[in-house]
Amino acid sequence: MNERIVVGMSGGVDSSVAALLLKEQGYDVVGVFMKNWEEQDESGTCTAESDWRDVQAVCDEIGIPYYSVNFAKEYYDRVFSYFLDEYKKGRTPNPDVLCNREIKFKAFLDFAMKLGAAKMATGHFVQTNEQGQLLKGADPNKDQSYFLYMLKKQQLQKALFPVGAMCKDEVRDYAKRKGLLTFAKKDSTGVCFIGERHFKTFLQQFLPATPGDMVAIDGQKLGRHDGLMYYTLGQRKGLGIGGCGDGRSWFVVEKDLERNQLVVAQGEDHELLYANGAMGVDVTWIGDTPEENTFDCSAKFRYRQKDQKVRVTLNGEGLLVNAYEPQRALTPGQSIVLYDGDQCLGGTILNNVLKK
RNA sequence: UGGGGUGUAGCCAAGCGGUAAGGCACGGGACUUUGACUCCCGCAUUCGCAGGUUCGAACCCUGCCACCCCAG
Repeated sequence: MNERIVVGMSGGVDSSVAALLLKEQGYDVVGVFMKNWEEQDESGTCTAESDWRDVQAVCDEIGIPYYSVNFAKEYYDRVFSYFLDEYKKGRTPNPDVLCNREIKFKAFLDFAMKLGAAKMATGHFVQTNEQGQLLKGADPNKDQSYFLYMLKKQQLQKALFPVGAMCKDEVRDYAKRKGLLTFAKKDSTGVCFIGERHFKTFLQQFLPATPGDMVAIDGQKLGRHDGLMYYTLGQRKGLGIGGCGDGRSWFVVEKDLERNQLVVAQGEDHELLYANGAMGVDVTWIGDTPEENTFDCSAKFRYRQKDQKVRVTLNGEGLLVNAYEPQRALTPGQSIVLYDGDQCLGGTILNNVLKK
């Protein structure tokens, strides 16, 4: 009897190819589609429906059975409620890193095990090795290890990433050659399972607006904001102020919850947009906690950023991360992911920026 | 109701008789499994209004209107 592998299928080309590759390798493959968000988008269409149809069609083409599971409650309780709480605190969360830890590699993994699977698989562009370490995907432009940094070795050892060694173009070419209908499907973006949204409008459905003043660093009032949670640090678009000051663009440099003021500064290179150090909480290590309390490694302060040289220091409070080069718009709630070369070590949620 | 000045897109602003620069904002797209950033494209048949001069005016002339400043 061949080993059973349950593949998390999104309806996209990556997971389609992942399932196909496993099937060709002789596994007993089962495709499972997750629906974790009930609401339809602002255009009134439910992309989950067409995605589910694509999953069914692809599974039929490949010749594997498929199921659909609904983790909407788990998603809301373990990911979305946290997401909203963070915004209420004026922070900018990354729900997808939690989604991977709590849903895809927990709820879904458990479900796969119940189906008798030896392992689960997804279409993520990441790789693992025998030791259960997380490695970057082979395609430097599509590496998604940033989103999986919160996983533990024990979770990764039960996961396969069939497309992690491939480049995106190869994946599409392969899908096309094999006749998978998803070969040309556009990559999905936006919050996982929720999708592309007009973000402000989306948040307004959950978080009440508390408008206030938009002020310059010197306190000069420049306009009004619709509610601090609708903006993030380093943001330019949506401020609606133009033609004042020296004529350059304005960027959010601070969210003053006390005064309910959005503080903005002019010029994309403004010093307040940059900092070298940050303190992280909720530190997670994929493997064992490092022996050294202080060491150099590289880090990404946001998805797709090229590796930054940093020095990290562990203390009782959390993790101190100091970059050798100034970092733009370090934002509380976002994740700092640590690497040793191609190996993802883990990371932390940025709690506060250390001003010089 | 004496004198002076200014009125160009939502904002700032070039233009000075030859057929409306640029920036910001805004809109669309690209990029992207968070939020952002970034990049590309678009954005005044029209220059406060009405006449006049001219082959031709936002630019010259006249009148009116609005705002600002200085005097009373």
